[in-house]
Amino acid sequence: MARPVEFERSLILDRALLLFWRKGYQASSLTELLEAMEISRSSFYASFKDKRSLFLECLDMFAARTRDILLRARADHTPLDALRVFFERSLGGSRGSKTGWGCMLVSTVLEMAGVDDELNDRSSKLLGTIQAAFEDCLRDAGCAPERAAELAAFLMLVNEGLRVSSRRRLSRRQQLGHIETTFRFLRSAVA
Amino acid sequence: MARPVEFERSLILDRALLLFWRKGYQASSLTELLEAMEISRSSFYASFKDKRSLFLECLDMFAARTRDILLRARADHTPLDALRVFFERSLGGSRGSKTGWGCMLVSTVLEMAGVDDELNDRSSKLLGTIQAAFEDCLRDAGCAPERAAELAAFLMLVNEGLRVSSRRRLSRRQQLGHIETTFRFLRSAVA
DNA sequence: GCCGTTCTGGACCGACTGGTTCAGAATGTC
DNA sequence: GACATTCTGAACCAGTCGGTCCAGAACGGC
Repeated sequence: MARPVEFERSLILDRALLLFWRKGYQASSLTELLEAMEISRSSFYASFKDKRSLFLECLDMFAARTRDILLRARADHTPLDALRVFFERSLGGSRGSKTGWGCMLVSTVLEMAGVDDELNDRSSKLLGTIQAAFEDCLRDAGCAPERAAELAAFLMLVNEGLRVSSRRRLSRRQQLGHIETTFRFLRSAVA
Repeated sequence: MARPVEFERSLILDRALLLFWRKGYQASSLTELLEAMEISRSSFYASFKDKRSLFLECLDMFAARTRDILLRARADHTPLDALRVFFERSLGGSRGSKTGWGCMLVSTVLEMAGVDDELNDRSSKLLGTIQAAFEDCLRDAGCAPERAAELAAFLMLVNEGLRVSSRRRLSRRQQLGHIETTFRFLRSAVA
């Protein structure tokens, strides 16, 4: 009975995510989103509430994927190396098409501060969950709890900075330099 | 002869700057800008080319003021202390009305990446001039040239991170903690 | 074939966008 | 007073925004 559902929600979401990630919330018009998602206007409003709700779903999806990158790195490396791999990977592989897009959460925090408090809060909270993952990692690396919290906060600070500088089209060499400097400091603090 | 000019351009610019700083480029509508600047629509287009040009002027003004903060701090402190004062001051005095607005240049880099390359480049370049001021400072503090360049880049990274975290409404205590951690690392690297 | 469901395309909506234009009020100098 | 200039308010423009609606095509099980 009846025509079957044709598109996978997660696939559609993924396409929208890419546009939001690249251009931000305000600059992504509904028309562009529909083109990217490859569905019609009517189908969109049948499946999603509105543009804002779509964006919220994308935010959650982005955060989950970011945490996954760290989790997968931890499976293959020591805690400290995993963090480093996370940073290097998150600034986009040399081959990656998503190079230099920074972090959707960081971008949203800035774009929505003073404009939309709910979106700002949500992004900030999601960044908090990632920071918590940093903290876990540092404790496993042998940090005292308090130290781990401080250094995790510092790592998040560097992370935020990296995501900004990655949108400044600085050379990959320069960005790797930032990571290098950071981890020299970090190792001296953990040891 | 003739009615005299009534408003100071720089005063008008300052009011526009505050709105752009708080809400970003896209979210600041012309109507809001006019209200903030307290001039009429017609006067605006007589004095300025358009919204975009206004924004560019504000960007330059913001960068100049930021550099001034560092220069003034250097007059009263040792180079390293001046940097610290700069960071503490730029995250907004406890009494400051502009607390938690971050940095207009950083916000613009993120907002305009993938949207408007010229605005993105301009902001990035202006950030570069500030980084150069950091470098000057570090050389005066006794760093070798190469070291100074590396640490200045790192400071800019932290600066960018701080500007993000200041828009996350984190407590002032947390943010001072970030600065504290950073300068502990920095002193160990300079010494 | 029929029926229920999914999906599309396009027309349409009101609201707002940045930008232009112009008549006329306000303010000065002479 | 006349005159030049500055500034205002409102009307107006085309274009876009996010969102709604609906007729009908596409599809599948019965």
